Amino acid sequence: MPSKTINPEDWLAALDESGFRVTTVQEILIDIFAHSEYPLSAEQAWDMARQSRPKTGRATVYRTVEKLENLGLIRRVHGYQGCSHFVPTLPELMMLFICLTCGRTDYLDSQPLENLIQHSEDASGHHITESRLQLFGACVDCQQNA
Amino acid sequence: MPSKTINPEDWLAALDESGFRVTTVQEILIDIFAHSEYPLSAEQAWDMARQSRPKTGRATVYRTVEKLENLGLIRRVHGYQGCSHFVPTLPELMMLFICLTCGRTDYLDSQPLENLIQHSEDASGHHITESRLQLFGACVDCQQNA
DNA sequence: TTCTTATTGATACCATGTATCAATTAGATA
DNA sequence: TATCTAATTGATACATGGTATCAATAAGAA
Repeated sequence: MPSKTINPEDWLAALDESGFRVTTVQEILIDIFAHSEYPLSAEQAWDMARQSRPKTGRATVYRTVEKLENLGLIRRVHGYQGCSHFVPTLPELMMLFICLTCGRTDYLDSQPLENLIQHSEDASGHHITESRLQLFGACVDCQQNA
Repeated sequence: MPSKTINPEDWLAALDESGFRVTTVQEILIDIFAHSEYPLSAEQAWDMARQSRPKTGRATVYRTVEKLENLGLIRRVHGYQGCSHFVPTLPELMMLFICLTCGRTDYLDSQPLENLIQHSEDASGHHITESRLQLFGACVDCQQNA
C-alpha cells in the first residue's frame, strides 16, 4: 500500500542512464520488486523470476539486486526476517512501517523524521548524514481482523 | 560515551535471575560488551575473549551473544559494518548515533522518537509495537579534528 | 564432597552470498 | 541487416558467518 506508485519504466531508464544494459532478467526483476507489496529477499526474487524464466541464474539475481540497491532504487529493510529483504525506495527519506501480521509495508509521512534529525543534531552537536528508521506493529486492517 | 554507565554486576545478576549459570566465559564477555565504546561483533568479541582466555570456543561466544541479546542486555546495530554488531541496551527506547569516522556510539535523548512514534500512530492508524532507529554521521570530536 | 545438568569446545555442518570463467546477448557501428 | 565488442549471464566452486552435535567439563544445589 505505497502512497505513491512506482513506475518500472523509470527504473529501466535509470539503468540505461547509468550506462547499464537493459536485459530481460533485469526487466523481470524490476517488475517483481516494483510491484511487490512485501519486502523481498534475493532468494525470493529468484524464485519468482524463475516462474517466468526458469533458467534464470542465482548469481545474476544477487548481482541485479546489488545493482538496484546501489542505484538507490530499492533499499534494505532491517530487522524484518533478518536484514536481507528489500523494498522500493519511495521517498528519499523513508519512514517505513511493516505489519508483523500480514507483512505489508506502508510508507509514512517522513516529515517527523526530518524534524527528529534536525532536533537531534542541534541537541547533540553531531552532524547526522544518514538515518535508518523501521517501524513495526499491526496495520489498520490486521487490527480490525484480530 | 554513553550517557549512563553500565554495571556488569547487573548483567550477571540478570543472568542469575533468569536461571542461567554464571560462568567464566560469560563474565568475560559481559565485561567486554559492557565496556566497549564501539559496537562489537561476535567474531570481535571472540578475539578479545581469547586474549584473556585462549581456549574460549567460537560457538560459546555466539551462544552467549545470543543469550545476552535475548535477555535484552545488548542490542543489534543495523547498517554499521553489516548487521552483526552489538551495543549495550542503555535506554529501553534507543536513539543510537554512530560516528562513521571513529565508530564511537552515543545514546541520544529518545524523547523525540517517542513523540514520532506517537504521532505516526495517530496519523496512520497503525499500532506500532517496535521501532529501530539508527543515526550516522560525524561526532562532535571528529568534526573538530577534520 | 557428591551429583545433576547447564555449559563448554571441537568439529562438522548449513545458508547466504561472492568470485571465476566460458558462453551469451544488448546494442553500437558499419 | 549483419557484424562486432564488451556487459551480462549461468554454472560452478568457493568464502563467510553462523548453527547443530556430542562428549567432556564445571556451576552450584544437596
